[in-house]
Amino acid sequence: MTIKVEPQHLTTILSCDSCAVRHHAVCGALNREEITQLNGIATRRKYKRGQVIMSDQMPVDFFCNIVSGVIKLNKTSEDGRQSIVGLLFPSDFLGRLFATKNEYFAEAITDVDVCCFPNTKFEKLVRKYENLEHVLFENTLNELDCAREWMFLLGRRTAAEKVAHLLLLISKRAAMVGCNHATPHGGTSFELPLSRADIADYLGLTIETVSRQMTGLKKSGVIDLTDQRHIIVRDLAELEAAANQQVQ
Amino acid sequence: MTIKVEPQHLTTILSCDSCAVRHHAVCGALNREEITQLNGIATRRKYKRGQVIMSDQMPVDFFCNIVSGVIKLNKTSEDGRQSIVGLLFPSDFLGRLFATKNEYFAEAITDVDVCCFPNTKFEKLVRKYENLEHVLFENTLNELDCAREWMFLLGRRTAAEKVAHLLLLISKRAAMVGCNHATPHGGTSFELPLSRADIADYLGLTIETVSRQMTGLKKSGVIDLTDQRHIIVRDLAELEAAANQQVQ
DNA sequence: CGACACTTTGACTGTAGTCAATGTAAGTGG
DNA sequence: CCACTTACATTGACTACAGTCAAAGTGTCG
Repeated sequence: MTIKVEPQHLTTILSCDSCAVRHHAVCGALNREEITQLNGIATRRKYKRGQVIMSDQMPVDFFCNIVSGVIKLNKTSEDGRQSIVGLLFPSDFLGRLFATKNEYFAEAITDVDVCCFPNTKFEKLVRKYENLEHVLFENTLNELDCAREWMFLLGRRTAAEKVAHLLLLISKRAAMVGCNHATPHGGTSFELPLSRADIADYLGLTIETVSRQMTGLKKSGVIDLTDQRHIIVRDLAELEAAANQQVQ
Repeated sequence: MTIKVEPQHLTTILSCDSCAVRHHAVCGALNREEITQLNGIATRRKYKRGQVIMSDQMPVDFFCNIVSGVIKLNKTSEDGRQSIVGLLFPSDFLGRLFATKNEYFAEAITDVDVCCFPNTKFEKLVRKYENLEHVLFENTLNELDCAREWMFLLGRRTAAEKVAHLLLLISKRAAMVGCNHATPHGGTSFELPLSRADIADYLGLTIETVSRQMTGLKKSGVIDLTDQRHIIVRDLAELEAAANQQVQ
């Protein structure tokens, strides 16, 4: 008679098990063995607001999942013009797999908490566990969809629509992570992690135009600003309307 | 004594072997077995200029590689505004894997020749051969990089720069497929596959602005237009300069 | 308190959009 | 072959949306 012994990784309690973003991040779709392996190479790291996490100037030796905070993916041209080409929220994955060089720089927009995986070890795991690669692939396909959505916004929407769309996007992501508060009558409120300059860079506008559009939304009663960062949306449907040019 | 018999798929000559884009398309990175399997489910299809290949209205039951011609990926809003979110040239892959629905519509910009793979069969192969999935993943990562490059262009570049960038892009892709002619003094010439309206949709401009920028480039001697579609670039370096605002 | 960073507001400008007319080229049918 | 149509492109005059420049306002921190 033999006593069946469970492999160790099936019984150990992992730090991943209590991770705040475990259900939304790519890790959520992994099986026990994969999670265990990933857990083995993961280390937590913290960045202060404004710190550069990855730069286009230096080689990057890790990927990471965002546990808390917001990160911007920034692209800068030689003549100094900036554009944010991606916003990363908790549970999002940061880093370009199989890259020879890094084309953007990632900066912490708020204080952030990330779960890091060393470059080479992670890519080794990706090759070993095809499921992990598949999950990352699906993630990238979604990012591509978002990028194309944003291309439409940048090319074809007015300043007012752009700002309304961004507020909508952030309110949705804030809701996912539970950093917002629903109010009666279909409203919500949240902290805006971006400065006016960041918003401008993400929307292809200037700071002044962003500011004017924000006061415009305030004057028309769609949103309320207690301070410059705290947004109260009276009625999401109204914001949705503003995001699609139906200016009533 | 035994006579070694090669498995059949190692000896058969496939239609893929003589495919015009075999070295550039995703297929180029596959091994003999994978190519054979893919060859088995592939069918060639032709579309006339203007025909819709995939629509956001109806389910799509195939993916494809472009063998010749140019396809646009189009996004349309409810109120009729259009934006091209991707241009596909020979060797590019068309279709969104693992999608529940299709968000764009793909239209032939010139007469095109594609190599089609039925949806379900193809995704089955993707699951079976992890290398195939890997190749498609890398392809998607590159598409994402291009999309972000374009986001910068849409948000931060002037009309003149936009047009110059597009001409540069097309001249490069045309060179890859061998549909252009190098001229002395670092110049080149090629057929413009896009109409002014398509260019406008891809650059987030209007037809009139595109037209004005084209005549601007012509007047400053950077390009020459024999007819509305045939572009002669005197000196690529000059075009490159125009694409980066260094208006001399 | 002052210094500093960020935001708002105002006045003005300029780039690209709008509207309209004209030009060009390819295709059709008498 | 030539009028006619149709689709696409160019050009012009004018407008408007967003950018620029500048000043004032707000909030935070030492």
